Amino acid sequence: MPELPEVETTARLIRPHVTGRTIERVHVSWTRTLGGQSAAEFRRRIVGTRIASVGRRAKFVVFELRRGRVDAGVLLCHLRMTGRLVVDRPTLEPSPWERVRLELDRGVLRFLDVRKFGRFTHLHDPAPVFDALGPEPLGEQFTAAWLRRGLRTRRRALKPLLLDQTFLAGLGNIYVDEALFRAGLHPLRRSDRVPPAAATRLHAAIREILAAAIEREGSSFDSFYRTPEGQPGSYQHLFQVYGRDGQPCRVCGRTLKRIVVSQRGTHFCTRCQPAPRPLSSPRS
DNA sequence: CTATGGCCCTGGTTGC
DNA sequence: TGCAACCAGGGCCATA
Repeated sequence: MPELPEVETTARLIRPHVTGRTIERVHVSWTRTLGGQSAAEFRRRIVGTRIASVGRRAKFVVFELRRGRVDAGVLLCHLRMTGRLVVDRPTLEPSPWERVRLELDRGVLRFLDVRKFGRFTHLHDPAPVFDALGPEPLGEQFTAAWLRRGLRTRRRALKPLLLDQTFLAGLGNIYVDEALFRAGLHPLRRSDRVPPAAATRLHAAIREILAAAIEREGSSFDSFYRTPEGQPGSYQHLFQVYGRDGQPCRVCGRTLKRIVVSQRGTHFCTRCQPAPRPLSSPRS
């Protein structure tokens, strides 16, 4: 599923094709993709605007729009599970999964989404959305000290906490599992019981894994995520735990386990990531 | 503050 | 072989 590295890759690869382009026509074939707005209103807001920049915040691809010199708000695209942004390729046959199509003064930007969970919305001002998100894991605000304090001042299991976009923005199921493995921390470990040294390891693990995944243009292990160029990423070859349950740990050899945490498949090594002592444990 | 569970969706997998 | 049931999962919302 697209997480920070996949979204970053998407933004980088479409940027040169759409920056500076003007939106001339808009086709919407699945209205709910617009997140509650009508196609007519969506069209009214963005037709005639120019795409001034393409960036990323958390798992959003962010298009800044201008009408002439005047700020015209932003388009926010969230890929969720199966969304893809694709720039025009002459060979690209019309996809049955196209939900929104922006026809530009040169080229076409398509939003494809098999499962229809993705969103492509226009906001006059994204500040309320962005302000509700935690810091960027690759940004300056995300320091080891910040994470140590963040863990200490909350009492949640590590995995759901790291998945919480209001705590830290951009991680998803895959990279959380990989980061916890690298840091040697069990996904159910309570955040306020993580020793400072381990929190520091987790901070490094998160940044290293995300940076490495961006270098490889993300992960593609099923038929869903592809770069806008149609190519798969390659970080899946470096997975240590995600999807490897039943196979041996690459570090210690023990068979990797899969459990469900917060309704999500969770992969870890019982030796490298020792279980926390549950409070309810009858004896200890 | 934290946890749980339903909901949205559809293609692929599983079970009989 | 055929078909129905089941599953995955990010974010959001209601409930406890």
